[in-house]
Amino acid sequence: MTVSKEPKRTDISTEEKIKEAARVVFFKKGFAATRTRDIAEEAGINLALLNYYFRSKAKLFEIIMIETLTRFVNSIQTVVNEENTTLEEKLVKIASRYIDLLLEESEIPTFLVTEIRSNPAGLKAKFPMGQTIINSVFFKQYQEAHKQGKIVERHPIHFMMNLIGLIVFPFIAKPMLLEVSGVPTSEFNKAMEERKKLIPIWLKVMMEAK
Amino acid sequence: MTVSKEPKRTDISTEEKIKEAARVVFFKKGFAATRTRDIAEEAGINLALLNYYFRSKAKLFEIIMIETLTRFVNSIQTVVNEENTTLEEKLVKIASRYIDLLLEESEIPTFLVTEIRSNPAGLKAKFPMGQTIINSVFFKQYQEAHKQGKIVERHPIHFMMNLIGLIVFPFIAKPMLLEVSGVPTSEFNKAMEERKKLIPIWLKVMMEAK
DNA sequence: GTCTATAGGGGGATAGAC
DNA sequence: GTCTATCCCCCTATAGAC
Repeated sequence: MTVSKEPKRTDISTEEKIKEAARVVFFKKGFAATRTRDIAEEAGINLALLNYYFRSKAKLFEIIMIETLTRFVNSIQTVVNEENTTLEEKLVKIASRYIDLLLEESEIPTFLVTEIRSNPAGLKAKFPMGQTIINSVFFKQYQEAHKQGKIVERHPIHFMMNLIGLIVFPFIAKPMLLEVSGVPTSEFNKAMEERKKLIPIWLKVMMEAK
Repeated sequence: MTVSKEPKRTDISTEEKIKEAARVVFFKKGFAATRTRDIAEEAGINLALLNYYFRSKAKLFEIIMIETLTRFVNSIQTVVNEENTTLEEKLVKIASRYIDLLLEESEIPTFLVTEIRSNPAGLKAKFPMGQTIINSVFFKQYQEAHKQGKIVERHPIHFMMNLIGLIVFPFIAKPMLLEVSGVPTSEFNKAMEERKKLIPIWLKVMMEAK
């Protein structure tokens, strides 16, 4: 029995094979630049099967989009509503979980950013999560810290953008950075591991700085 | 004489009209999703003229891409090589200039990110700027601060990503953020103005934190 | 369920009149 | 330089055999 590095997985259904291939190609090229032929080839199936299982390119895309968004949000959903951890502890968990997720699939942020740009309204329609954040334990703890004067009074938009940005931006800039600087992926990944510890520290001093 | 909010500019050449329209549409939709017909309509000209002036969609795109990259890099080129300003003073100028540029054209970062994703190699080919950064006065001052123990020893990749990310990420996340949170553009812009002062302060305490 | 063949439409590009 | 009309390829989607 031969063991190949990328074994042909015959154990998964055709439908799942197509979805996996769609993720790969959509993540890399975006919706518009992706041809259904690319997906079929990547999946190792006939083009007609794509329409047989998913009716259209758009339908298939929507499924991938929703699954990706769900994964992105769910990865921290539980953390954000924990009652028995401090704000600092939550920051550590959030940074750690997101970075782990993105080390596995670095393309997610750019994929989401570009596709939401093409259709911002669709996001709210299918993902009404605005209130979820504001009502979270996490956010209440943040506001509580304000009241107690532990952190400087500032529009919460800054905190949210800094938190997400410090975690996510490196993965968005990755292609540019590696190309320009010549830093290898291994070194990049190592730096991202370091950031799990650094980001919570940074956020703390940023919130206190004035 | 009527004064409209968006006056029809008859003072600029057809060629320039097409380029302006191309910027608008490419920035909003990206190369793949853009139809030459969209550009023609946006420019208020006939489709054939686009090919008359620029031969092809790809050629036109390349021009816009190079001009945008140049603008993005040039906006801080001079600052970065000033001999008679400190590192801190440079941070203030860089944050201020970039944010001003992005307040005018918020779509630039997402445009660059998505298009470089589709063709990372093209970046280095046409923009060999790797050494430019490392040889800059800015970068040397940063390394000097290390030696003097003013800031914590850390891979420069962190500093670069934090600097660029804190400035640029909000503009990348803007469509998502506004949609989800309901914050109006005016409030967003106000926060960005605040960041001109905040980012240099934050970077300072981040570099010192351990 | 999976294939081959092909319909059908959209979009980039050009020919040629003015 | 600018227009109208049109070509032609490519890509999505489906019909229909197996």
